[in-house]
Amino acid sequence: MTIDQIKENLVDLLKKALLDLPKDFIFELEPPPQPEMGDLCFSCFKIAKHLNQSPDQTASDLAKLFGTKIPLIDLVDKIEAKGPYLNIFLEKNIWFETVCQQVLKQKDKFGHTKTGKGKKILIEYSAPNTNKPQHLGHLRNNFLGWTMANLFSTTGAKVIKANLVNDRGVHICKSMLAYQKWGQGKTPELEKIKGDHFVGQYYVLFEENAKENPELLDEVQEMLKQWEEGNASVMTLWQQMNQWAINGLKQTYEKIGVEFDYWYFESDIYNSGKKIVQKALKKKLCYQREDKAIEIDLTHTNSALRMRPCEYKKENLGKKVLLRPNGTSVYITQDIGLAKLRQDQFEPNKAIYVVGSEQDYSFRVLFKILEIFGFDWVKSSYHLSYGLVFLPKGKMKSREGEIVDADNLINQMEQLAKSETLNRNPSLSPTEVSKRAEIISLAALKFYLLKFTPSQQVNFDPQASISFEGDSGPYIQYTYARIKSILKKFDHKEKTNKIDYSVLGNKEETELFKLLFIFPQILEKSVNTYNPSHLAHHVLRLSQRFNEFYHQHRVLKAEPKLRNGRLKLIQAVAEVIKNSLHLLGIKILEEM
RNA sequence: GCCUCCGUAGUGUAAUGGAUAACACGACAGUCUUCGGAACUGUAAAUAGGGGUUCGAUUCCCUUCGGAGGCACCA
Repeated sequence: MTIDQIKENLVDLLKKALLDLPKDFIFELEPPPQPEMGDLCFSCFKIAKHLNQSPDQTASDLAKLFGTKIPLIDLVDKIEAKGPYLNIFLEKNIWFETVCQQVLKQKDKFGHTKTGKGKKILIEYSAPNTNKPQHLGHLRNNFLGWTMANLFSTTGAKVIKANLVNDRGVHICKSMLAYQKWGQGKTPELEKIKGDHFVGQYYVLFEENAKENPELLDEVQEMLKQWEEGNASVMTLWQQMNQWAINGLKQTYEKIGVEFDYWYFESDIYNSGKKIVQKALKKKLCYQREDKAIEIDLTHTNSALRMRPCEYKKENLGKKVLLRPNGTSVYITQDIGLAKLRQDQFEPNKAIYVVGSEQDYSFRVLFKILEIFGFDWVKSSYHLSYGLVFLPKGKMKSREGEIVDADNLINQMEQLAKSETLNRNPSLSPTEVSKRAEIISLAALKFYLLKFTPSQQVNFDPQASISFEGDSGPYIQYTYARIKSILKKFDHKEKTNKIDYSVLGNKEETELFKLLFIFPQILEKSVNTYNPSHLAHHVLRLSQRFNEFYHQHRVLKAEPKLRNGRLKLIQAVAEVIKNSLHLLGIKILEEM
């Protein structure tokens, strides 16, 4: 027996009572809000409407059939009507055994599907600039991208993680010019500063000076021109500074445990897209203005493109220039080119862009243009838009230095975790404290950022936002370590071959089984809605339920039959916590 | 001005066209001879205002108020 088979059996049973069903009816079985109400429930609203009855009436009529005209199956203890709901009480012995065995047998594959088998999914995220270090907003992007990649992997799809590095343009030249003027030949190595921070200092320096000396902006434009012409000294400087910046960025990625399969650099591809626009012009999909600029008219368009889970109906996206009068490309040209490039290179079944909500409009434009240009594959593109991260003062602005720097934040959190760990375990060796503090602090940070629905904006208060208690990553890690501690204390030489699950079934145990039972559908929901927060909340809830259980019931001191059953249960809980955290990019600790 | 998104306890976040709106922080009151207190129990506390659709709306529609983002031949 499997969890899916349990569901199928229940649906078959219900179908016997429901001879007249609406077309394409989908049976939804979910745990009721209160434990006393049963293990699963079936709501009668839609059936009632179809039968033109009141839902309460339908539920009570149906309930009467079960156990009389329609015999119950072994799996089902009883079915009760309560208001408009049919509450199903399962035979716990079968149910618990099925759940436990499936979790422990499938281990880290529990809850995975095969819906994406044979498919390729491209997910592009992070997109750093090489003129400054990453900030808190980038962290949100990185964690979201990484977790979504993991989540899509659970469908059996091949996931390709791509990073597009923004390494050219005016802003890059700003830090270059500042270094050229005031750098005095310093290097990150000599100054002992992380490369991206080193370069970032010159970006800030430029902005400070440019306020009083606007002519610096002309110099930047001149430098950009020289860069595009391939001026040797400018290129040397550019390569040097980019290398510094990228080295720094890579250190941060390694620290936070984020990886990419493929790196794109804008400097390589910023001209791509020109040919596509020229072709489109020949096909009259766009037009040339009197001043020779090529433009596309998106004033009257209809769209059903999925930018978000909702669909847009009518759009007026305005007119967009695709090539400047002098023939040079604009940002959107490059995006068009890159989209095509990626499509040709990987031929993904789905392409996901993890980019902040401030670019919602840009993506609507991009997807619309690709659609008009006849690229059918754009229909499987998706902009995973996420809300900006705000500080109490407002939006983070890197030019003014009002940001939460990612590396600094991580370091601060780590220090905090160190003192917390040491407080709780005074005898621990310094290396062990450091090791644990790193894992705990990253868990706190990742869980904090992933528990938000992506579209929700985050208001980050550095003083108050992240804690190691309550609704937090470390709380979940602690729960895991606690279970592990119990399991370690148990002498596994004792034979526990035959588990009698009928001894389990108190309120706390049953609640745990319910959460394990619905884990696969939570996972699926997170994938389908591009929203890891469902998984984050579920694993938090599972941890809370375990701790409630822990405080009310003994495992090791229970009589052997009961103890053995509970051991299996908590093993399964630990497994699901571990897997969930892994998907969220959070490491576990056996002890903490 | 136009477009998009968002207003849920003191605070930060969940949830859903349907059962008593959940969780955490903070406050207050407890658990403490404990399989690890980064824990657990309890109390007070919320769907911005006004209309509409519906048997039923916090959810969908309209509107007022408030917040954010966008509307470049910048990236």
